[in-house]
Amino acid sequence: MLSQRGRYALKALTHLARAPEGETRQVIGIAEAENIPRKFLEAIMTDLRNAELVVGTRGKNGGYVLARRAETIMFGDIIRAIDGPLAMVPCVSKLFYKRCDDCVDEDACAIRQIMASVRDEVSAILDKTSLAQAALLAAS
Amino acid sequence: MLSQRGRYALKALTHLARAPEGETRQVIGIAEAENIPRKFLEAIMTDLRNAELVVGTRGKNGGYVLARRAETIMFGDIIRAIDGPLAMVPCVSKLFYKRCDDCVDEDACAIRQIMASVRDEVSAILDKTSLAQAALLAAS
DNA sequence: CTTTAATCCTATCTATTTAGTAGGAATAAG
DNA sequence: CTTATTCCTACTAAATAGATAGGATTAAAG
Repeated sequence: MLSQRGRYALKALTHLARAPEGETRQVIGIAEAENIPRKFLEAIMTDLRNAELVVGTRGKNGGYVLARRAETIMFGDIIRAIDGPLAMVPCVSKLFYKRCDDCVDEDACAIRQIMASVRDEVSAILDKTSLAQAALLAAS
Repeated sequence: MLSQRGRYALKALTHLARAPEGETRQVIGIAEAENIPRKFLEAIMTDLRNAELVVGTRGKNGGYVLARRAETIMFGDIIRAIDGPLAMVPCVSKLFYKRCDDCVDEDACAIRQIMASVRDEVSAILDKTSLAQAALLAAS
């Protein structure tokens, strides 16, 4: 399961993706619209900024904008930034690869082979679905 | 990601699935073969017994056997028993459904629609892959 | 009936992660 | 100078993860 943070991040970013390109949105507005605790969302936006998915500007009339065009920000990017690997086991993750410490023979591991195919299917969806597509899907 | 428990459970059960049908295997043997801490594996086997995936018999020459034929025990069953839902968000889980408490309109939620397709793909693999298939895949 | 080998049960421990909250500093517009 | 925003630091409480310890229970075999 995604963490609450991850789910909130997706919601906040789809919210941003629905704003006219380049227009800033404030945390408080997003928080209210999406039912996210304000201070918590602030923390999440910081993570998203560090992940370079979002750009924040301070001061009056400040707020957040997507760091790139919504077409180029994929669900996979967001989830990885907040919750880590898409893969169910570390040894099949492409971007967070780590050998299982109890592993005897990685190539002979049945679980690994099955989990690799899961990872591929998940990635086929999440790395090909952009915020732009999500923004069109339905108006929340 | 799966928890360590979940991964160990899969390993232990594939190990059992490779034993001749009906033959018991002891925790200590599995633990050594699969590099799992013995006491921890004991606790996991208890979970699997409670989930009725495995039957334990006590006393000398005791041990564990699969509760059903390996063809009928799916990866999805095991993961759900140990780690919970396959779905990435509670509101698309079929067996653990729960509405997101911050949700405004479930049907209009873009994230939900995308995550539903992920869930379907994951389930298409994990609920169709049995221990029997895994046991054949490779000898660990 | 005693030994031995196994599961089973209860309890405990430590570290990490999760889901926040609090309070204020920095910045920028008007 | 006021106001509205992000940004930064720190803190907390609860749950989860990943075990470990010690012994009770059961059953086979001698």
